[in-house]
Amino acid sequence: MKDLATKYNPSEVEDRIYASWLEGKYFHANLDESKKPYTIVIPPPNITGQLHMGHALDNTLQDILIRYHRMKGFDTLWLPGTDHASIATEAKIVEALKAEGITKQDLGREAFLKRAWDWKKQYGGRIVEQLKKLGSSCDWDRERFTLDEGCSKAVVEVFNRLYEKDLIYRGERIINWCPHCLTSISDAEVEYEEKDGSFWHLRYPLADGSGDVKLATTRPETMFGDTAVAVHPDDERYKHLIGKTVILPIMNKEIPIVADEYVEPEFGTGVVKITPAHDPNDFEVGLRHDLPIVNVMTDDGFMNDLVPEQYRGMEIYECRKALVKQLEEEGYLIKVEPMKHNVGTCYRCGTVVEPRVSKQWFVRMEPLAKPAIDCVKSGKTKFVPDRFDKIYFHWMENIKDWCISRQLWWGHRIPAWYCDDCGEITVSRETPTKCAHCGSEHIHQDPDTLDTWFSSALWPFSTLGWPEETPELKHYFPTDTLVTGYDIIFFWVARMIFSSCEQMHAEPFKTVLIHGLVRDARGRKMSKSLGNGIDPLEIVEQYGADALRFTLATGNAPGNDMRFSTEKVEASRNFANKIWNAARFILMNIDDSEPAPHVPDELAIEDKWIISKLNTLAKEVSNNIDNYELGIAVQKLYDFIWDCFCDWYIEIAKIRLQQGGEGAKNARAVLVYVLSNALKLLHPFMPFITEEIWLTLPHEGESIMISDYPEYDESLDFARDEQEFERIMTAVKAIRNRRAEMNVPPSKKAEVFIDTAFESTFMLGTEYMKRLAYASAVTVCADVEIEGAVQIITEDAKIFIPMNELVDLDAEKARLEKELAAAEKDLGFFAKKLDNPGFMSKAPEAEIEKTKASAAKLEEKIKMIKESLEKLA
RNA sequence: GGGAGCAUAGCUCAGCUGGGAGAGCAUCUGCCUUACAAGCAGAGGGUCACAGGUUCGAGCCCUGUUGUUCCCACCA
Repeated sequence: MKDLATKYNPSEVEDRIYASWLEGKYFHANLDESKKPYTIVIPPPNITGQLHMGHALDNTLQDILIRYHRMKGFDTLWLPGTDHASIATEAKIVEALKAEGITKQDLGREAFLKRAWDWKKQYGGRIVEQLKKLGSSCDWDRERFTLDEGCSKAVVEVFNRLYEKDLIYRGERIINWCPHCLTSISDAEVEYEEKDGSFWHLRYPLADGSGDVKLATTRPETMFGDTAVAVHPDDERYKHLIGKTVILPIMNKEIPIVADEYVEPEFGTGVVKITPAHDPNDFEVGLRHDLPIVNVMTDDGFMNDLVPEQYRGMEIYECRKALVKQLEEEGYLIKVEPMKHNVGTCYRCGTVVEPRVSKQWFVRMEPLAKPAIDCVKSGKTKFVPDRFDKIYFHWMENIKDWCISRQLWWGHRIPAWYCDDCGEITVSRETPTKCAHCGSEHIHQDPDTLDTWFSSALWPFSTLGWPEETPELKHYFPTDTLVTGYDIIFFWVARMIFSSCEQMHAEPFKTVLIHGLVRDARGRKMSKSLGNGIDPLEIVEQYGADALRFTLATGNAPGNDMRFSTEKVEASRNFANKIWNAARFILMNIDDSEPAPHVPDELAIEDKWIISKLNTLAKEVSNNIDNYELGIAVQKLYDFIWDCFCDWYIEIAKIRLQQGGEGAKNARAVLVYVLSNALKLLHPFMPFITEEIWLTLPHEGESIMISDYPEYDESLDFARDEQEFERIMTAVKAIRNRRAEMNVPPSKKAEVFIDTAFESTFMLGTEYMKRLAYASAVTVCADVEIEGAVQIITEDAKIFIPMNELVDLDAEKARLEKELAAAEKDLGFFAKKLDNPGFMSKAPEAEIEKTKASAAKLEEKIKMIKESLEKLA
């Protein structure tokens, strides 16, 4: 028989255990048609990523679900992989090049991509290795990458299909442009931040010299691109101006005054400058009035050649400053007002995005959104918690077309070719040799790549082999659960749903388990800039992966943020330690002859109590996990193991262990049985320590992770015995309480006499009281009369402890009086309830019975207390 | 402007379908009771944000108020 070390050292154990699991191929899904499948596809972390608490939480939850279902007998697949993260990775490479003093253009596309692939080869697996440290039981044999051959094939296929259905188009639209990343980004990739700005009030003279119009702007430098001024059609102040023209200051250009309902007469002066090239709303106004679009900025945030000479090449904010100065000098500036306004920033780099008109590829969203809405409405896909339905519907119902082209090299290149002769577009699955329209061989491919999220939108089926009809796809799709944070519902979850509805005509997953953010101990977001991030790997190093997982699972309620603190990890580590020690104790009492875990034929009342508790626990924990109440499940396991098993059962078992013989044998069997099953129940949450201990116990099978998850067994439900035993516990607690109040050290034994209505139970309980309540002897007798004894009254018994020398009679009297008052108050409560005709007629039968029983017990207790008080007097 | 979450012990949070308020940490007391001091036994501490309502009965359901966090929209 192997022994356990006196202290649990996770770092010694975890890597070894993980390696043994890999060795045993337990993570590998064998595609067993005879079993029900359970599938999770991992939210693929970016190859540039470093494991953070968000990943740790996300993957812990997934691993709990996966391990649980695997033990429950499902053909369980957790499909892992990584995301190529176009912008983030490209930025990394560009940065590295910059250090060498070259640009990506210097290097050229092909060489650049080679470097990117080299980088991926070298660092792309880092995050995967970090996931392993958490104990993630992914099927690594099936690991995928969004840019691998299969996923790329899926991307090209989907692009072609959507293009063929006219759901993808190329067009000149206003898009969000990041001047730092030098690419377009989608609406979802813009984050709005409130910033202090100014509101510049300007004067534009009327061309006919009859005065001027006053208007205000937060971005004066865009005035070079103004192609109109707008007012509300019903605005009496300006009605007469509609159709006239104004002179654009400095540019000395004549532009029209148009009427458009977009203008809010109440806001500012009620006059708006219209810059179609640099504002989404102005763009729309421009379309309605057929205004020219004048783009005045370069890709990288400088003024271009369409502005007056002195401003050309100036950086935007520099230009703004200079321009305002000139406007002021020339009398066009009326005033400057401070103003808070929301500015869009790039979610990757935080740079202020520039709305600009540009030719890009878009996905037509409206036809795709409809089935995606139905998918959730019909319940094919469920959000947990369901309040996210609303957020999802709102987004889907108001969705705008998705800009999918990116001016980047690292990613899936758009499968579209332009003809140099006829100018038409050829979209194709294979690289075409000639234009599909005119047959010309002078064609060139679109230089842009697709939004990273375009490929991740296909993840639930592209990873299973789609567009091929693979056996994996047939068996494992639709997947079961998607686990992710609420912060990427729009980026990813929504897009997977409409992609799957369109391509697979099925939901991508049945349930979306949404979790919150992991915040720091003070409730702030963990971020690099605040420097308050806690590295999960350091926590694993110091406390063990089990402790980290347990911490993240504890108190986890779907959709809610949680705070992370090392105090919580310590509590989890202590729990692991507790289990370890309990196991050590049990191992000290058994040897190689100990049979495999089983329920012995002869059961003492405490055996029935703990077995029944365990049995109920198995049912409840399964229910909780099935309902995604992982935080509740983990709490129940904690309470059972620590409180029921360690603090009560093991202590009580010591009595029989010391006595030896048949009783000891049974106690050992129950100890092993309960520990073994508790370990199994806990395994999904704390995989390492449960395996390490389980392997030292007598067991059948080679690993706990492929053992059967304990199921509820009706024949092991001993409700009555449970209740009986809890009476004894109450008595024990009462005695301890009194001793503690009187500061009696455990070494000081006392005799205990019990006068009870439940003699049979208490006769059985005397041994326990002797040990657990530190008594030297326990005697059950009727009508006890002991001078100066401490009298304790439980609902079932009067207990006397003769401790004359320790007893302060006045204090005892006060205590009894207090107890009497409390009992009378309680009785009043019940009496009132029973007196209430509404309660008697409407409350459930069981509730009334319970109340009656409680009232009767209280009456008895009050009678006993009164007797005691008389004796004291 | 629209929507959502949260408000329970000093702190962090549970409390699943309404039936006399819980845990961990912290505090206090007593214990090295031969698995565990990362522990054991005990104690104190809560008009469950506020105001109404439904109900025999509300932390839980409804309405409103306040505070707080977040999401969406983006009035130049």
